[in-house]
Parts: sequence; C-alpha cells; structure tokens
Amino acid sequence: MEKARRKEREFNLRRADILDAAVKIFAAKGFHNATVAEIAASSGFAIGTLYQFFAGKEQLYSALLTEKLTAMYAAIRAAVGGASDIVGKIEQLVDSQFRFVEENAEFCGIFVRGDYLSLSEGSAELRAGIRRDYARHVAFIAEVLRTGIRAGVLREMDPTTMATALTGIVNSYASQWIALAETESLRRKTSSALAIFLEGVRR
Amino acid sequence: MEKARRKEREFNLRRADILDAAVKIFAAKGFHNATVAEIAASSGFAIGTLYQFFAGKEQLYSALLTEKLTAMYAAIRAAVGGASDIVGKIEQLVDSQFRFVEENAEFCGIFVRGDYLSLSEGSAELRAGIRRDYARHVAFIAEVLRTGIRAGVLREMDPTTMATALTGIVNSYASQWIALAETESLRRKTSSALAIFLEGVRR
Amino acid sequence: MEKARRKEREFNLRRADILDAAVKIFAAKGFHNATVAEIAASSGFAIGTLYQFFAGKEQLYSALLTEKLTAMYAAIRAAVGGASDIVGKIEQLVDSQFRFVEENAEFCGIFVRGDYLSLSEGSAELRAGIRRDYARHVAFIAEVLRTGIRAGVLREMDPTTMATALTGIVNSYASQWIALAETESLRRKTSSALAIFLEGVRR
Amino acid sequence: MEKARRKEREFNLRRADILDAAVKIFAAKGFHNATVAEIAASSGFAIGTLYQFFAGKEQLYSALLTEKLTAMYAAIRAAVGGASDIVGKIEQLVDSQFRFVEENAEFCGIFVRGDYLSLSEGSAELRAGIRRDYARHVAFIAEVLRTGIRAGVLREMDPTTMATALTGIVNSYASQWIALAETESLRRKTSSALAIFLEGVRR
DNA sequence: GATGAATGAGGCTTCATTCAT
DNA sequence: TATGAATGAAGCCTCATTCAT
Repeated sequence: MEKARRKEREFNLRRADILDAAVKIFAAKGFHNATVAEIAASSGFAIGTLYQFFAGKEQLYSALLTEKLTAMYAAIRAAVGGASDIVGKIEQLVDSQFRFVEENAEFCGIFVRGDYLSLSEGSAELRAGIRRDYARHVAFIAEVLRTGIRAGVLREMDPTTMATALTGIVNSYASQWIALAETESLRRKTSSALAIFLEGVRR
Repeated sequence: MEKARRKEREFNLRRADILDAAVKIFAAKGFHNATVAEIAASSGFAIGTLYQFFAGKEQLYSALLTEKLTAMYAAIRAAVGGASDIVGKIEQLVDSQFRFVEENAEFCGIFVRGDYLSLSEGSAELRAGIRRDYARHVAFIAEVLRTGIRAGVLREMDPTTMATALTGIVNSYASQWIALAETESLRRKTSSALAIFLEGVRR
Repeated sequence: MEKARRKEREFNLRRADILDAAVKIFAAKGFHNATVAEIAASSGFAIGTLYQFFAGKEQLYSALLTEKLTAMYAAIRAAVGGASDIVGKIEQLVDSQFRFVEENAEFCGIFVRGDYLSLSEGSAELRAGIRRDYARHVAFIAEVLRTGIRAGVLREMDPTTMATALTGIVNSYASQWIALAETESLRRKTSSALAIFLEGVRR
Repeated sequence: MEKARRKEREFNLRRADILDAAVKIFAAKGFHNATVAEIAASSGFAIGTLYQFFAGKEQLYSALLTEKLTAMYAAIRAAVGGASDIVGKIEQLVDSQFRFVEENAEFCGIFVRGDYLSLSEGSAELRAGIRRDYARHVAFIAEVLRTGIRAGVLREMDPTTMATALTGIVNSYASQWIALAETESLRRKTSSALAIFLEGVRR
C-alpha cells in the first residue's frame, strides 16, 4: 500500500514538528515551566493532538532527549571512524561534538540550562538510560585513547580518566559558547581544545 | 542589648537548619519535585515558619545556591592565595574545588542532577547571578593563568580559554565522582587533573 | 425500488452489530468508562461510522436500553397473553422475565452493575422514558393481578402494591443469578418465586 | 491534650459536612456527572480542602457508600436483635430498612438512580466490598429465616432463596417510594410487605 | 512567634465529536 | 459513504502561600 507509506511519513513529519517546537520551549523554560498547552500552540497543533504522538509530557521530553543524544553519539562515532590515526580521531571527536552543538544549540541549551533530568521520580528509567549512554560514550572515547596509548602516542595513564578530562574540556567550551550566545563558530575552537588536551598549557 | 545578639544567632542557626534539610531534598528530587511541606517536615519546622526565614520556595532555593557557591568561590580564592608559585596556585585551584565537592557532595549533586536552574521565568535574576559569579570565577582563574603566561611558565594562549579548559576538566572529574558515588577520595585525582592540564596527554 | 429495501436491511444489520458490541462494553465497564473508540473497534466500524447510526454516545446507550426493554416488555406481555388462567399468567410473567434475563445476561448486567441511568443531566428524557415504561409494566402486572382479585383467586389488596412485590421478587432472583454468575438455569427458580409470591413463606 | 480532641472532633464534623453535601450531588447527578468543584462549593470548602479529608473523588464516593451501608446494616441487625420471635424479627427487618430509607432518601436515591458502582475499573475493591457486605446481609437474613424454619414457623425451603425474595420485596417497595417521591410514610407499608412475604397473595 | 489547615490557580490528560479526505 | 486524525472543553488533582489561632 502506497497510502500507508505516506501516512507514516506524514506522521513522522508531524512528530518532528512537535519535537522541534518542544525543544525551543523546553530549552527556554525547563521541563516543569514548559506547559503542554504552550508546546501545542507553538507547534501549531491542538493539545489533544500531541497525545496522539506522545503518551504524555514526560514521554515527549524523554523522546526528545533520547533521540537527539542517540543521533549525537552516532554522529561522533561516525566522525571518529572516518579518521585513521589517533590524533585525527581525537580531533574528530572534538570537532564532531562541536558541530553537533552548533547545529543543535537550542537542544544543548537544555543541558547548559541544566534541567535535563528534573523529572518526576517515576522516570528513573530515562535518567538511567541517559547516564548509561553517557557512560558508554565515555567508554568509547576511552577505547580510542587506549589505542593511542598502546601505539605509544599517548602517555601511560588510565584511559577513562583521560576520556573524562577530554569530555570535560569539550563540554566546557561548548557550555561557554552556548551560555554567552557567541556568534563565532565553535568549531574554530577545535584546535585550541585539542592542543590543551594533547600538549597541556605548560610551556 | 545582649538579647538581640542571641536572637540573631538563633535565627541564623535555624536558617542553617532549614538550608541543610533543603539541600538533601532538593538534591534528591530536584527543585520542582521537592515540596515545601517536605522540607518543613524534614527540618523540624512548620510550613509557616519557613516563610519567616525565606520569602518563598524559590528564594530558599536561591539562597541555598548563592550562599554555597559564594562560600565555594571564597574557599577557592583563599586556597589559591595561600600558594606562592603559579603551579602551586593551579594545584590549589583544583584541590580546593575537589575538597568542596567532597565536603558538599549532596549540594553538588544538584548540579550533576542538573536542575540548578529550573526555576520559573521570573527568577532570571538568580540565573543571571549564578552565571555572573561563574563568569567572575573563570575570570579569576584566567587572571591567575595570565600571571603564569607572563612569567613564562605557561604557553602563550588566551587565558580565558585556558581557564575554560581547566574548569571543564575539574567539573568533569567531580561529576564522575558524584555520579558514580565513588567512595575513594576525589582529591587523590588532583595530581592527575593537574598533569593533564599542564602537560597534556601526548607522550 | 428493490435497492432501497436492501439498503435498509443492511443498515439495520449494521446497527444491530453496533448495539451488540456496545452491550458487551457497556455491561463490562459502565457508561462513562466505555469509550466510543472502544465500541467502534469492537464492532468493526470506524468511529465516524457509528455517528451515522447514532447521533452520539448517549443516544447509542439510550437506543440500547430502550429497544431491549421494549422487547422485554413485549415478550412478557405476549407470554402472559398466552396463558388463560390467573396463576398461569403470573407464572408466565415470572418465567418470561427469567428467560429474558438468561438470554440477555450481559444486557441485564448493566442494571445489576447499576449504571443504567448515569447519564448527563441533559438526558432526563431517557430516564423519564425508562421510568415511564417501568411504571406501565407495573401497571400491566397490576391489571393482571386485579383480574385475579376480581376472580376471587387473589387476596383483596392493592394490586399495584402486589405488583411491586412481585417485580421485587423477580428482580432480586435475577440479580442474584447475574451477580453470582450462576450457571444453573434461572428458569428453574420460577416455581420457587411463584410459590413465595402466591403462598408466602409461613407454614 | 484537650486540643487534639477538639481537633479531631472538628475534623470529623467537617468531614461529615462534606459527605452530606456529596450525597446530595451524587444522588442528583451520579458519580461521573458530579464534579469535585461542585461538591466543594456545595459543602462550603475549597477544592483543595476536600483533598485533606479524602484522597480523591472515588475515595470520597467510596467512603460515602461504605459508611452509610455499614450504618444501615448495623441498624437492621440491632432492630432484629431487639425482637424475640421470628415474625417479630422479620417485621423489624422490614421496618428498620424502611426507616433507614426514609431517613436517608437522598442516599438511597443513589441506588435507585443506579450508578452506585459505575466507577473506574481500578476500584474493583469497592465494588467487591459492597457486594460482599450485601452477601453477608442476605446471609444474615437467611440465618434469621433458618431459625424460623427450624422452629416450624416457616415453610421448609432454602433460606437463602427466601432471603432473596424478602430483600427483593423490601427493595422494590423502597424504590417505588423513592422514585415516586411519595410523601406518605414508607413504614406504613411494613405490614403490607410482611403480609405478602409471609402469607402470599393467594386467597 | 509558631503553626498547619485552608485556599484556588493552574497543569496534565481524556475523550466525544467533527470534518476533510 | 466510510474513515480516523484532529480538536479543545472540562475535569481531577497538586502544592506554594496565607492567615486565623
């Protein structure tokens, strides 16, 4: 059936419209201060319509976080996979994350704003899922770094600790960029972040 | 009047009791899921009594954040001031922050949990204040680092960017420690963080 | 036109299908907890289609009650009309009602469940109609009994009161049977009900 | 503490006020068409206040039914206990039930209206409880009648069936009285009901 | 000063009904 | 004619705040 196809495509488009509207509101006001009515109005649908796409406010929020983060992690892995040498991989790590932040500034604002997890106690599931995915991401980075250590390019050091430092630097640059609503490209900072991580700041 | 003194001292003690109870609740459930009734019960006061110490829930939360952060920044400055050379200052920067996190794990959990800013739109004031203080903190660190650059110890590089990287590393270590509820002292990680920041990870 | 005939017949068949599906749902969950979507799904029609047969949920419910009850009253009258003597008529009264309950257990469950009248204030009409029909039914029974009194078979007593007692006994037997989901035939109880009504329980 | 006493008494008074207001509304409009706001307004409290006395709308309704029915069953048992001979006991059974109906016409209207059980599927508990209590009541009546059979006063017959018939007659009289909003005392009908139950209608 | 019961605005969600396809 | 996605009014409930005791 051709019809079913089109239906599904339209469904996904509308769903994406809602998510787009929701990101803006959630990023601007936080989970609790955003109202379903507001998101509905902003997405151009009636309140009831949202409930045909998402089972509730929390599920909408949850879908937002989960899907975007999944995409981000995937993009980063793809970028890293495209580089051949260690340093290139680390550079891609930083650069692809910066690219994602630039392209999803509003979404990332949720994290800088800080309320990405202020949900009812019920949804420990989402919290756990996000944390698990983050842990996996750090583990992935650690694995990349471990290769560098084995290759003798990086210092002998716990790779997870190294990965923690790297994500810290990257997140901090990104947070600054978002918080200050800087217009200059964040990606220009890639080399700076990379340099500090690789060479340190001591002369 | 001696009486007025005692009154004030008692007032401050009670106020601190409330804040202590509030930290635990806010850290455990987030701003919106914590109820005033809960905080009152946990602090041993009646609901109405809380309103004699704080004008409202947001103000209580605000006081909590502001005062703790002020103390933290002050502690860091004091620690840095106690060191004479650049590297020692940077070490104190890291170490004193780690110490604060260790001693205020619950409070810092608020930040890792992420909802430190999920307030009503009205309190943009608090948000702005926290951001301003953070910016000042970064500026302070940048100033320390600038001295290091001038002294030829650190690389020629934008000191604010350097400071951003440093706070990123420190926060990332701290977040990991809190999120994983690690028991081992966070301060043991000081040298590791310092090494990465100063020397980088490249062999 | 032959076509119009077939159309009408089809219309009535579909209508009956919907009513059949509706009885089950209403009986199981009550008027308010049953949803139109549920009835539509269960009857195999689309939601919108239901509205071509019934003007609304209440009207559907109303039609259900009215038509079934009308059929029941008619069946009872027919049965009573088939008997020649008073006692035979009363026996038919009881027996035909029991038969209807057995054959329409789900429908009667609506009454035992109790929400046959929990409608919006608007539909006082239906309420009134059902009550009127019930009053007529009681009046009909009273008339039958009056004949018995005149014939000297029954005690001198207000026939309406007698009729009230009889319907009470019958309804009570039926309710028990439905509530306990008994498998044994309810009609076996006809003689028992009749005996109590006619002879009483005193030895 | 004298204070706690008074508090509790006041609490119960207010609670009773709410129940009184609720009976009227529920009886007039049914469970689903009655709104919490309406009950609150009618009882002179704010909406939120109701929730300090009852956990929710269903619990309020549930308390209403449970408490009233418990009182009714208790009153009936007390009345029956006060009679010495079988016939006197049966008479008390009928009379005390009629008295309760007269004194609680509004409440009993809930049953005549019929929606006493149209609750969400969740509260099967209440439904089960009411049915259990009713079964116990019938069993109690059956026990009384069994004594009459043993004493040779009543016919040899299944006492539960007899009890079913008796409750049917009584309920039917009561329903008529409520439905027709008759002003004449229902208790005058006690002897009529008793006569039919004991002697039947056959001359 | 301390208390905590009362308040009621505001949020999330449901579902009967409509109407464009 | 049949469909079922969209609609939005209306209801239940929460909880920060007040104020009479």
